[in-house]
Amino acid sequence: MTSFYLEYQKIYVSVDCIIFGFDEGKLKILIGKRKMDPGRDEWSLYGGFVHIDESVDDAANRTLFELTGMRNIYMRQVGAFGDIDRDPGERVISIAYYALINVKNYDSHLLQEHGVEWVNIEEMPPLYSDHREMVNKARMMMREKIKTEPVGFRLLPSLFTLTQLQRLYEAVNGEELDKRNFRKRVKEMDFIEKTELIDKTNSKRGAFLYRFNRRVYDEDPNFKL
Amino acid sequence: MTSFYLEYQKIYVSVDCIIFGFDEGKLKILIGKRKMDPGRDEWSLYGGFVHIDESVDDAANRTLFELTGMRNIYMRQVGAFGDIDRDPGERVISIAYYALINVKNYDSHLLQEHGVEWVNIEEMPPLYSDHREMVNKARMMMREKIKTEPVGFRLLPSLFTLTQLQRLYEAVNGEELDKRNFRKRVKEMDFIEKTELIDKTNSKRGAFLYRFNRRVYDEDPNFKL
DNA sequence: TCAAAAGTGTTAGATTTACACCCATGA
DNA sequence: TCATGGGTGTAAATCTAACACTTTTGA
Repeated sequence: MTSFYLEYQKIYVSVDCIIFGFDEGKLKILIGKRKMDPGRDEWSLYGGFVHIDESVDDAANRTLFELTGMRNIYMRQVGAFGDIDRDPGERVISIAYYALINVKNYDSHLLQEHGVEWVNIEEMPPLYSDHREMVNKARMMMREKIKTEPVGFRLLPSLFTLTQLQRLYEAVNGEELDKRNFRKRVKEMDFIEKTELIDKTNSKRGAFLYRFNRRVYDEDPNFKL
Repeated sequence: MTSFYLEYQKIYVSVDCIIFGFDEGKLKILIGKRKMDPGRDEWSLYGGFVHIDESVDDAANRTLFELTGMRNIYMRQVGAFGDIDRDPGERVISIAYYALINVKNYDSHLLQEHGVEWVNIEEMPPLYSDHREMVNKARMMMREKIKTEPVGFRLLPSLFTLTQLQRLYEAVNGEELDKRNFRKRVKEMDFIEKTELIDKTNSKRGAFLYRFNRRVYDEDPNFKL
Protein backbone atom coordinates (compact mmCIF):
# COMPACT_ATOMS: atom_id res chain seq x y z
CA MET A 1 0.00 0.00 0.00
CA THR A 2 2.77 2.45 0.80
CA SER A 3 4.91 1.30 -2.04
CA PHE A 4 4.80 4.54 -4.01
CA TYR A 5 6.86 6.22 -1.34
CA LEU A 6 9.75 3.92 -2.15
CA GLU A 7 10.73 5.72 -5.31
CA TYR A 8 11.76 8.74 -3.27
CA GLN A 9 14.58 9.42 -0.90
CA LYS A 10 14.26 10.59 2.63
CA ILE A 11 16.09 13.69 3.77
CA TYR A 12 17.41 14.98 7.09
CA VAL A 13 15.18 17.68 8.54
CA SER A 14 16.37 20.05 11.23
CA VAL A 15 15.04 23.05 13.11
CA ASP A 16 16.94 26.27 13.75
CA CYS A 17 15.90 28.81 16.35
CA ILE A 18 16.18 32.56 16.14
CA ILE A 19 15.86 33.56 19.77
CA PHE A 20 15.12 37.22 20.25
CA GLY A 21 15.81 39.06 23.45
CA PHE A 22 15.72 42.71 24.44
CA ASP A 23 18.28 44.24 26.76
CA GLU A 24 19.87 47.63 27.27
CA GLY A 25 17.56 49.10 24.67
CA LYS A 26 18.77 46.74 21.95
CA LEU A 27 17.25 43.81 20.14
CA LYS A 28 19.47 40.75 20.51
CA ILE A 29 19.68 37.20 19.29
CA LEU A 30 21.24 34.17 20.84
CA ILE A 31 23.99 32.59 18.76
CA GLY A 32 27.02 30.41 19.38
CA LYS A 33 30.08 29.03 17.69
CA ARG A 34 29.51 25.66 16.09
CA LYS A 35 31.26 22.85 17.91
CA MET A 36 31.05 20.37 15.06
CA ASP A 37 31.93 20.00 11.43
CA PRO A 38 30.95 21.17 8.96
CA GLY A 39 31.27 24.84 9.87
CA ARG A 40 33.17 24.35 13.09
CA ASP A 41 33.78 27.67 14.92
CA GLU A 42 31.45 29.64 12.69
CA TRP A 43 28.71 31.64 14.38
CA SER A 44 25.45 29.78 14.13
CA LEU A 45 21.87 29.59 15.32
CA TYR A 46 21.03 26.91 17.82
CA GLY A 47 19.26 23.98 16.22
CA GLY A 48 18.74 20.27 16.11
CA PHE A 49 17.34 17.46 14.06
CA VAL A 50 13.69 16.58 13.85
CA HIS A 51 13.17 13.12 15.31
CA ILE A 52 11.02 10.62 13.51
CA ASP A 53 8.59 10.44 16.41
CA GLU A 54 7.95 14.14 17.02
CA SER A 55 6.25 16.87 15.04
CA VAL A 56 8.34 19.68 13.64
CA ASP A 57 6.82 22.10 16.14
CA ASP A 58 7.66 19.69 18.93
CA ALA A 59 11.22 19.49 17.70
CA ALA A 60 11.45 23.26 17.88
CA ASN A 61 9.98 23.31 21.37
CA ARG A 62 12.34 20.61 22.51
CA THR A 63 15.30 22.47 21.06
CA LEU A 64 14.23 25.69 22.77
CA PHE A 65 13.84 23.84 26.05
CA GLU A 66 17.27 22.28 25.72
CA LEU A 67 18.80 25.68 25.25
CA THR A 68 16.81 27.78 27.71
CA GLY A 69 15.27 25.41 30.23
CA MET A 70 11.99 27.20 29.57
CA ARG A 71 8.62 25.83 28.45
CA ASN A 72 5.78 27.67 26.77
CA ILE A 73 8.03 30.05 24.95
CA TYR A 74 6.33 32.19 22.31
CA MET A 75 7.44 30.70 19.05
CA ARG A 76 6.43 30.98 15.41
CA GLN A 77 7.60 29.23 12.30
CA VAL A 78 9.67 31.29 9.91
CA GLY A 79 9.71 28.79 7.06
CA ALA A 80 11.63 26.00 5.42
CA PHE A 81 15.09 26.52 4.00
CA GLY A 82 15.85 23.90 1.44
CA ASP A 83 18.77 24.71 -0.84
CA ILE A 84 20.70 21.61 -1.80
CA ASP A 85 24.04 22.79 -0.50
CA ARG A 86 22.92 24.72 2.52
CA ASP A 87 24.58 22.14 4.73
CA PRO A 88 27.96 21.20 3.31
CA GLY A 89 28.00 17.80 5.02
CA GLU A 90 24.70 16.30 4.02
CA ARG A 91 21.39 17.18 2.43
CA VAL A 92 19.50 18.82 5.28
CA ILE A 93 16.32 20.82 5.03
CA SER A 94 15.90 23.16 7.93
CA ILE A 95 12.79 24.73 9.33
CA ALA A 96 13.42 27.98 11.14
CA TYR A 97 11.47 29.26 14.12
CA TYR A 98 11.73 32.50 15.96
CA ALA A 99 11.14 32.75 19.69
CA LEU A 100 10.71 35.67 22.06
CA ILE A 101 12.10 35.43 25.55
CA ASN A 102 12.74 37.71 28.47
CA VAL A 103 16.48 37.94 28.83
CA LYS A 104 16.16 38.29 32.60
CA ASN A 105 14.48 34.92 32.91
CA TYR A 106 17.39 33.29 31.19
CA ASP A 107 19.78 31.43 33.43
CA SER A 108 23.20 32.69 32.45
CA HIS A 109 24.80 29.37 33.36
CA LEU A 110 22.95 27.93 30.41
CA LEU A 111 24.55 30.48 28.13
CA GLN A 112 27.97 29.11 28.97
CA GLU A 113 26.89 25.53 29.06
CA HIS A 114 25.67 25.77 25.47
CA GLY A 115 28.33 28.16 24.33
CA VAL A 116 25.86 30.79 23.18
CA GLU A 117 25.69 34.49 23.82
CA TRP A 118 23.46 37.47 23.23
CA VAL A 119 24.51 39.50 20.23
CA ASN A 120 23.07 42.85 19.25
CA ILE A 121 21.16 42.18 16.04
CA GLU A 122 22.64 45.28 14.44
CA GLU A 123 26.12 43.91 15.02
CA MET A 124 25.58 40.34 13.94
CA PRO A 125 28.75 38.60 12.74
CA PRO A 126 28.67 36.51 9.55
CA LEU A 127 26.69 33.37 10.25
CA TYR A 128 27.01 29.78 9.15
CA SER A 129 25.27 28.67 5.95
CA ASP A 130 21.93 30.42 5.36
CA HIS A 131 21.41 31.42 8.98
CA ARG A 132 21.63 35.10 8.27
CA GLU A 133 18.81 34.77 5.78
CA MET A 134 16.79 32.99 8.45
CA VAL A 135 17.45 35.79 10.93
CA ASN A 136 16.45 38.44 8.43
CA LYS A 137 13.22 36.72 7.56
CA ALA A 138 12.44 36.09 11.21
CA ARG A 139 13.05 39.72 11.99
CA MET A 140 10.70 40.87 9.25
CA MET A 141 8.01 38.49 10.40
CA MET A 142 8.39 39.55 14.00
CA ARG A 143 8.22 43.18 12.97
CA GLU A 144 4.94 42.57 11.18
CA LYS A 145 3.56 40.48 14.02
CA ILE A 146 4.28 43.09 16.66
CA LYS A 147 2.24 45.62 14.72
CA THR A 148 -0.97 43.71 15.21
CA GLU A 149 -0.45 41.59 18.31
CA PRO A 150 0.98 42.43 21.70
CA VAL A 151 3.83 39.95 21.51
CA GLY A 152 6.44 42.52 22.52
CA PHE A 153 5.67 41.92 26.18
CA ARG A 154 7.31 38.53 25.86
CA LEU A 155 10.60 40.36 25.51
CA LEU A 156 10.12 42.52 28.60
CA PRO A 157 10.01 41.81 32.33
CA SER A 158 6.46 41.57 33.64
CA LEU A 159 6.84 45.10 35.01
CA PHE A 160 8.27 47.68 32.67
CA THR A 161 8.38 51.43 32.16
CA LEU A 162 6.88 53.18 29.18
CA THR A 163 10.34 54.25 28.11
CA GLN A 164 11.40 50.59 28.02
CA LEU A 165 8.33 49.71 25.98
CA GLN A 166 9.01 52.54 23.57
CA ARG A 167 12.67 51.54 23.20
CA LEU A 168 11.53 48.01 22.41
CA TYR A 169 9.27 49.20 19.61
CA GLU A 170 11.99 51.44 18.31
CA ALA A 171 14.52 48.60 18.30
CA VAL A 172 12.13 46.28 16.48
CA ASN A 173 11.05 48.81 13.89
CA GLY A 174 14.44 50.42 13.52
CA GLU A 175 13.10 53.95 13.84
CA GLU A 176 12.57 56.45 16.59
CA LEU A 177 9.11 57.18 17.84
CA ASP A 178 7.62 60.36 19.21
CA LYS A 179 7.32 60.06 22.98
CA ARG A 180 4.03 61.90 23.30
CA ASN A 181 2.33 60.11 20.46
CA PHE A 182 3.55 56.77 21.77
CA ARG A 183 2.26 57.37 25.27
CA LYS A 184 -1.04 58.66 23.95
CA ARG A 185 -1.59 55.38 22.15
CA VAL A 186 -0.53 53.32 25.15
CA LYS A 187 -3.10 55.15 27.24
CA GLU A 188 -5.83 54.06 24.85
CA MET A 189 -4.97 50.42 25.40
CA ASP A 190 -6.65 49.29 28.59
CA PHE A 191 -4.64 46.11 28.77
CA ILE A 192 -1.45 48.05 29.45
CA GLU A 193 -1.99 48.73 33.12
CA LYS A 194 -0.26 51.32 35.21
CA THR A 195 0.84 50.12 38.64
CA GLU A 196 1.72 52.22 41.65
CA LEU A 197 5.27 50.91 41.56
CA ILE A 198 8.12 53.14 40.57
CA ASP A 199 11.38 52.19 38.98
CA LYS A 200 14.35 54.37 39.79
CA THR A 201 16.97 52.44 37.87
CA ASN A 202 17.21 54.95 35.07
CA SER A 203 16.22 58.24 36.58
CA LYS A 204 16.27 60.09 39.82
CA ARG A 205 12.65 61.01 39.56
CA GLY A 206 11.61 57.44 38.85
CA ALA A 207 9.16 56.09 36.27
CA PHE A 208 5.89 54.29 36.82
CA LEU A 209 5.92 50.59 36.12
CA TYR A 210 3.28 49.10 33.85
CA ARG A 211 2.15 45.57 33.22
CA PHE A 212 0.43 43.76 30.39
CA ASN A 213 -2.92 42.30 31.39
CA ARG A 214 -3.62 39.37 29.13
CA ARG A 215 -7.13 38.88 30.43
CA VAL A 216 -8.17 42.41 29.55
CA TYR A 217 -6.54 42.02 26.15
CA ASP A 218 -8.38 38.78 25.41
CA GLU A 219 -11.70 40.47 26.13
CA ASP A 220 -11.03 43.49 23.94
CA PRO A 221 -8.08 42.94 21.65
CA ASN A 222 -7.89 46.33 19.95
CA PHE A 223 -4.18 46.60 19.49
CA LYS A 224 -2.32 49.27 17.59
CA LEU A 225 1.13 50.48 18.47
CA MET B 1 33.39 13.80 9.57
CA THR B 2 29.69 13.56 8.93
CA SER B 3 29.21 10.88 11.52
CA PHE B 4 27.00 12.92 13.83
CA TYR B 5 24.24 12.84 11.28
CA LEU B 6 23.97 9.11 11.65
CA GLU B 7 22.16 9.23 14.96
CA TYR B 8 19.17 10.77 13.26
CA GLN B 9 16.60 9.47 10.85
CA LYS B 10 15.77 10.92 7.50
CA ILE B 11 12.21 11.82 6.65
CA TYR B 12 10.21 12.12 3.43
CA VAL B 13 9.71 15.74 2.42
CA SER B 14 7.03 16.81 -0.03
CA VAL B 15 5.66 20.02 -1.46
CA ASP B 16 1.99 20.91 -1.80
CA CYS B 17 0.70 23.69 -4.02
CA ILE B 18 -2.20 25.99 -3.37
CA ILE B 19 -2.91 27.31 -6.84
CA PHE B 20 -5.07 30.40 -6.85
CA GLY B 21 -7.07 31.51 -9.82
CA PHE B 22 -9.73 34.16 -10.39
CA ASP B 23 -12.71 33.61 -12.61
CA GLU B 24 -16.29 34.82 -12.78
CA GLY B 25 -15.63 37.19 -9.93
CA LYS B 26 -14.59 34.40 -7.58
CA LEU B 27 -11.33 33.31 -6.07
CA LYS B 28 -10.64 29.67 -6.88
CA ILE B 29 -8.15 26.97 -6.11
CA LEU B 30 -7.11 23.96 -8.10
CA ILE B 31 -7.74 20.65 -6.34
CA GLY B 32 -8.24 17.06 -7.37
CA LYS B 33 -9.25 13.70 -6.02
CA ARG B 34 -6.33 11.64 -4.82
CA LYS B 35 -5.57 8.69 -7.02
CA MET B 36 -3.48 6.81 -4.52
CA ASP B 37 -3.62 5.51 -1.00
CA PRO B 38 -3.65 6.72 1.62
CA GLY B 39 -6.57 9.09 1.18
CA ARG B 40 -7.74 7.76 -2.20
CA ASP B 41 -10.65 9.76 -3.62
CA GLU B 42 -10.37 12.53 -1.06
CA TRP B 43 -10.03 16.08 -2.36
CA SER B 44 -6.45 17.15 -2.18
CA LEU B 45 -3.91 19.74 -3.20
CA TYR B 46 -1.52 18.83 -5.95
CA GLY B 47 1.91 17.96 -4.65
CA GLY B 48 4.97 15.80 -4.96
CA PHE B 49 8.09 14.67 -3.19
CA VAL B 50 11.23 16.72 -2.89
CA HIS B 51 14.02 14.94 -4.73
CA ILE B 52 17.40 14.59 -3.14
CA ASP B 53 19.06 16.57 -5.92
CA GLU B 54 16.77 19.60 -6.04
CA SER B 55 16.07 22.45 -3.66
CA VAL B 56 12.67 22.67 -2.05
CA ASP B 57 11.82 25.72 -4.17
CA ASP B 58 12.84 23.80 -7.27
CA ALA B 59 10.61 20.92 -6.26
CA ALA B 60 7.70 23.34 -5.98
CA ASN B 61 8.49 24.85 -9.37
CA ARG B 62 8.77 21.42 -10.93
CA THR B 63 5.47 20.38 -9.43
CA LEU B 64 3.78 23.54 -10.68
CA PHE B 65 5.20 22.97 -14.13
CA GLU B 66 4.01 19.35 -14.17
CA LEU B 67 0.52 20.50 -13.38
CA THR B 68 0.23 23.65 -15.46
CA GLY B 69 2.86 23.47 -18.16
CA MET B 70 3.84 27.00 -17.14
CA ARG B 71 7.20 28.38 -16.04
CA ASN B 72 7.90 31.49 -13.99
CA ILE B 73 4.74 31.24 -12.03
CA TYR B 74 4.48 33.60 -9.08
CA MET B 75 4.97 31.39 -6.05
CA ARG B 76 5.67 31.92 -2.37
CA GLN B 77 6.31 29.51 0.44
CA VAL B 78 3.52 29.12 2.97
CA GLY B 79 5.45 27.06 5.48
CA ALA B 80 6.24 23.58 6.68
CA PHE B 81 3.57 21.25 7.98
CA GLY B 82 5.09 18.61 10.16
CA ASP B 83 2.64 16.78 12.37
CA ILE B 84 3.60 13.15 12.88
CA ASP B 85 0.40 11.67 11.54
CA ARG B 86 -0.38 14.17 8.83
CA ASP B 87 0.24 11.47 6.24
CA PRO B 88 -1.34 8.23 7.36
CA GLY B 89 1.02 6.09 5.28
CA GLU B 90 4.46 7.33 6.24
CA ARG B 91 6.14 10.15 8.10
CA VAL B 92 6.08 12.97 5.57
CA ILE B 93 6.82 16.62 6.22
CA SER B 94 5.26 18.86 3.63
CA ILE B 95 6.18 22.33 2.60
CA ALA B 96 3.29 24.30 1.16
CA TYR B 97 3.53 26.93 -1.55
CA TYR B 98 0.90 29.16 -3.01
CA ALA B 99 0.92 30.19 -6.63
CA LEU B 100 -1.03 32.75 -8.63
CA ILE B 101 -2.00 31.96 -12.17
CA ASN B 102 -4.23 33.38 -14.83
CA VAL B 103 -7.02 30.89 -15.35
CA LYS B 104 -7.24 31.80 -19.02
CA ASN B 105 -3.64 30.77 -19.65
CA TYR B 106 -4.38 27.37 -18.27
CA ASP B 107 -4.79 24.64 -20.81
CA SER B 108 -7.99 22.91 -19.87
CA HIS B 109 -6.74 19.60 -21.26
CA LEU B 110 -4.27 19.61 -18.42
CA LEU B 111 -7.09 19.92 -15.93
CA GLN B 112 -8.49 16.61 -17.08
CA GLU B 113 -5.16 14.96 -17.55
CA HIS B 114 -4.29 15.59 -13.91
CA GLY B 115 -7.78 15.16 -12.62
CA VAL B 116 -7.94 18.60 -11.06
CA GLU B 117 -10.54 21.31 -11.22
CA TRP B 118 -11.15 24.89 -10.17
CA VAL B 119 -13.18 25.13 -7.00
CA ASN B 120 -14.57 28.32 -5.55
CA ILE B 121 -12.61 28.88 -2.37
CA GLU B 122 -15.77 29.72 -0.49
CA GLU B 123 -17.20 26.33 -1.39
CA MET B 124 -14.18 24.18 -0.73
CA PRO B 125 -15.03 20.56 0.10
CA PRO B 126 -13.30 18.82 3.01
CA LEU B 127 -9.68 18.23 2.04
CA TYR B 128 -7.24 15.42 2.68
CA SER B 129 -5.06 15.56 5.78
CA ASP B 130 -4.00 19.09 6.76
CA HIS B 131 -4.58 20.57 3.31
CA ARG B 132 -7.36 22.83 4.47
CA GLU B 133 -5.05 24.35 7.02
CA MET B 134 -2.52 24.94 4.25
CA VAL B 135 -5.14 26.65 2.11
CA ASN B 136 -6.24 28.88 4.96
CA LYS B 137 -2.73 29.94 5.76
CA ALA B 138 -1.94 30.52 2.10
CA ARG B 139 -5.03 32.63 1.73
CA MET B 140 -4.10 34.79 4.69
CA MET B 141 -0.59 35.26 3.40
CA MET B 142 -1.80 36.14 -0.06
CA ARG B 143 -4.28 38.61 1.38
CA GLU B 144 -1.48 40.35 3.25
CA LYS B 145 0.81 40.26 0.25
CA ILE B 146 -1.70 41.81 -2.10
CA LYS B 147 -2.02 44.80 0.21
CA THR B 148 1.54 45.88 -0.35
CA GLU B 149 2.54 44.42 -3.70
CA PRO B 150 0.79 44.35 -7.05
CA VAL B 151 0.61 40.57 -7.26
CA GLY B 152 -3.08 40.54 -8.09
CA PHE B 153 -2.33 41.11 -11.76
CA ARG B 154 -0.97 37.56 -11.91
CA LEU B 155 -4.55 36.40 -11.49
CA LEU B 156 -5.93 38.55 -14.30
CA PRO B 157 -5.53 38.58 -18.06
CA SER B 158 -2.98 41.12 -19.22
CA LEU B 159 -5.89 43.38 -20.19
CA PHE B 160 -8.61 43.85 -17.63
CA THR B 161 -11.38 46.25 -16.74
CA LEU B 162 -11.47 48.21 -13.51
CA THR B 163 -14.55 46.30 -12.47
CA GLN B 164 -12.63 43.05 -12.83
CA LEU B 165 -9.78 44.45 -10.78
CA GLN B 166 -12.18 45.61 -8.10
CA ARG B 167 -13.94 42.24 -7.99
CA LEU B 168 -10.57 40.58 -7.57
CA TYR B 169 -9.71 42.71 -4.57
CA GLU B 170 -13.14 42.12 -3.15
CA ALA B 171 -12.82 38.36 -3.56
CA VAL B 172 -9.41 38.29 -1.92
CA ASN B 173 -10.33 40.51 1.00
CA GLY B 174 -13.81 39.14 1.40
CA GLU B 175 -15.47 42.55 1.54
CA GLU B 176 -17.08 44.94 -0.88
CA LEU B 177 -15.30 48.09 -1.90
CA ASP B 178 -16.66 51.48 -2.86
CA LYS B 179 -16.44 51.88 -6.60
CA ARG B 180 -15.52 55.56 -6.61
CA ASN B 181 -12.90 55.28 -3.90
CA PHE B 182 -11.40 52.25 -5.59
CA ARG B 183 -11.11 53.98 -8.95
CA LYS B 184 -9.72 57.10 -7.34
CA ARG B 185 -6.85 55.09 -5.90
CA VAL B 186 -6.24 53.24 -9.15
CA LYS B 187 -5.91 56.57 -10.89
CA GLU B 188 -3.11 57.56 -8.53
CA MET B 189 -1.09 54.54 -9.54
CA ASP B 190 0.71 55.31 -12.75
CA PHE B 191 1.60 51.72 -13.40
CA ILE B 192 -2.03 50.80 -13.98
CA GLU B 193 -2.35 52.06 -17.51
CA LYS B 194 -5.53 52.80 -19.37
CA THR B 195 -5.59 51.54 -22.95
CA GLU B 196 -7.87 52.67 -25.75
CA LEU B 197 -9.36 49.20 -25.94
CA ILE B 198 -12.89 48.54 -24.87
CA ASP B 199 -14.35 45.34 -23.55
CA LYS B 200 -18.00 44.76 -24.25
CA THR B 201 -18.30 41.35 -22.66
CA ASN B 202 -20.16 42.56 -19.63
CA SER B 203 -21.95 45.68 -20.71
CA LYS B 204 -23.51 47.29 -23.71
CA ARG B 205 -21.65 50.50 -23.22
CA GLY B 206 -18.32 48.74 -22.83
CA ALA B 207 -15.51 49.29 -20.33
CA PHE B 208 -11.99 50.51 -20.92
CA LEU B 209 -9.29 47.91 -20.63
CA TYR B 210 -6.27 48.56 -18.43
CA ARG B 211 -2.92 46.93 -18.15
CA PHE B 212 -0.26 46.61 -15.49
CA ASN B 213 3.05 48.17 -16.50
CA ARG B 214 5.78 46.44 -14.55
CA ARG B 215 8.48 48.79 -15.74
CA VAL B 216 6.67 51.84 -14.42
CA TYR B 217 6.02 50.02 -11.18
CA ASP B 218 9.66 49.08 -10.73
CA GLU B 219 10.66 52.71 -11.10
CA ASP B 220 8.16 54.03 -8.62
CA PRO B 221 6.65 51.26 -6.55
CA ASN B 222 4.14 53.22 -4.48
CA PHE B 223 1.42 50.69 -4.16
CA LYS B 224 -1.70 50.94 -2.06
CA LEU B 225 -5.00 49.35 -2.95
C1' DT C 1 21.68 74.07 41.64
C1' DC C 2 21.77 71.47 37.85
C1' DA C 3 21.72 67.44 34.90
C1' DA C 4 18.84 63.81 33.36
C1' DA C 5 14.90 61.23 32.52
C1' DA C 6 9.62 61.44 33.20
C1' DG C 7 5.60 63.22 32.00
C1' DT C 8 1.97 65.91 29.52
C1' DG C 9 -1.97 68.50 24.83
C1' DT C 10 -2.84 70.88 20.86
C1' DT C 11 -3.11 71.77 16.07
C1' DA C 12 -2.40 71.37 10.99
C1' DG C 13 -2.31 68.24 7.47
C1' DA C 14 -3.24 63.88 5.37
C1' DT C 15 -6.06 60.08 4.74
C1' DT C 16 -10.27 57.69 4.68
C1' DT C 17 -15.01 57.10 4.18
C1' DA C 18 -19.65 57.94 2.69
C1' DC C 19 -22.50 59.03 -0.78
C1' DA C 20 -25.92 59.74 -5.92
C1' DC C 21 -26.38 60.71 -10.38
C1' DC C 22 -25.53 60.76 -15.59
C1' DC C 23 -23.74 58.01 -19.73
C1' DA C 24 -23.70 54.88 -23.57
C1' DT C 25 -25.56 51.07 -25.71
C1' DG C 26 -27.98 46.82 -27.44
C1' DA C 27 -32.01 44.47 -27.02
C1' DT D 1 -37.27 53.25 -24.37
C1' DC D 2 -35.38 51.00 -20.87
C1' DA D 3 -32.38 47.98 -18.33
C1' DT D 4 -27.59 47.31 -17.45
C1' DG D 5 -23.06 48.09 -16.21
C1' DG D 6 -19.59 52.18 -16.78
C1' DG D 7 -18.06 56.21 -15.19
C1' DT D 8 -17.38 60.53 -12.21
C1' DG D 9 -16.38 64.51 -7.42
C1' DT D 10 -17.09 66.51 -2.95
C1' DA D 11 -17.34 67.11 1.93
C1' DA D 12 -17.16 65.34 6.76
C1' DA D 13 -14.79 62.62 9.85
C1' DT D 14 -10.90 60.33 11.39
C1' DC D 15 -6.22 59.53 11.92
C1' DT D 16 -1.40 60.90 11.90
C1' DA D 17 2.50 63.67 12.73
C1' DA D 18 4.84 67.49 14.46
C1' DC D 19 6.11 69.97 18.20
C1' DA D 20 8.25 72.24 23.76
C1' DC D 21 8.00 72.85 28.19
C1' DT D 22 7.48 71.52 33.32
C1' DT D 23 8.46 68.12 37.06
C1' DT D 24 11.19 65.51 40.21
C1' DT D 25 15.18 64.25 42.55
C1' DG D 26 19.95 62.55 43.57
C1' DA D 27 24.45 63.91 43.14
